[in-house]
Amino acid sequence: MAYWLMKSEPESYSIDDLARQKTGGWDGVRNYAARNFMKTMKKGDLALFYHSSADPSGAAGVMEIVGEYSTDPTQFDPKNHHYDPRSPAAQPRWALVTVRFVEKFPSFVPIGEIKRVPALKNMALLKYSRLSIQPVTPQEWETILAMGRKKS
DNA sequence: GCCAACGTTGGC
DNA sequence: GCCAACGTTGGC
Repeated sequence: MAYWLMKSEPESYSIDDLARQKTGGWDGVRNYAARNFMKTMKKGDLALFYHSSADPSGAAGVMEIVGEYSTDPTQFDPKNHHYDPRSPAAQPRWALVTVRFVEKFPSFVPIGEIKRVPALKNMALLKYSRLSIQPVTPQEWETILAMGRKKS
């Protein structure tokens, strides 16, 4: 089983939105590196729900991959913000995975704290700040979960 | 709002 | 295939 970190701007889709919906398609990914990581995701993998461009940004909780790589319909919808007129219908460029809400951290883990922890200094989050979907090592996973679950 | 990092596009 | 110009992400 693998661990991931997936970013969303809470203004458009937050962990509370996912908590309400229970499951949702992680659509709108328009970056090849991020897409390729999604392609390798398996049912049962776990992911951190990361709030980006937020105040503050950080890890908000956990979700589970419950549906593997499939076509993202928003790429074909001209009214959608993520419409991609260059994506051929026969070979769609973009895909999504389906995620299920698992938990919202009692203690939100802001990026400022992540940066302060030596065990997390090699996180992809800090090295490749613009990558919206990225792998997380088991050690990093345990560390972040411990931070998120501690009572404030 | 600024700006660094970096992905994408398009001319050659 | 190179690379300059441009656009986007995302922290601050």
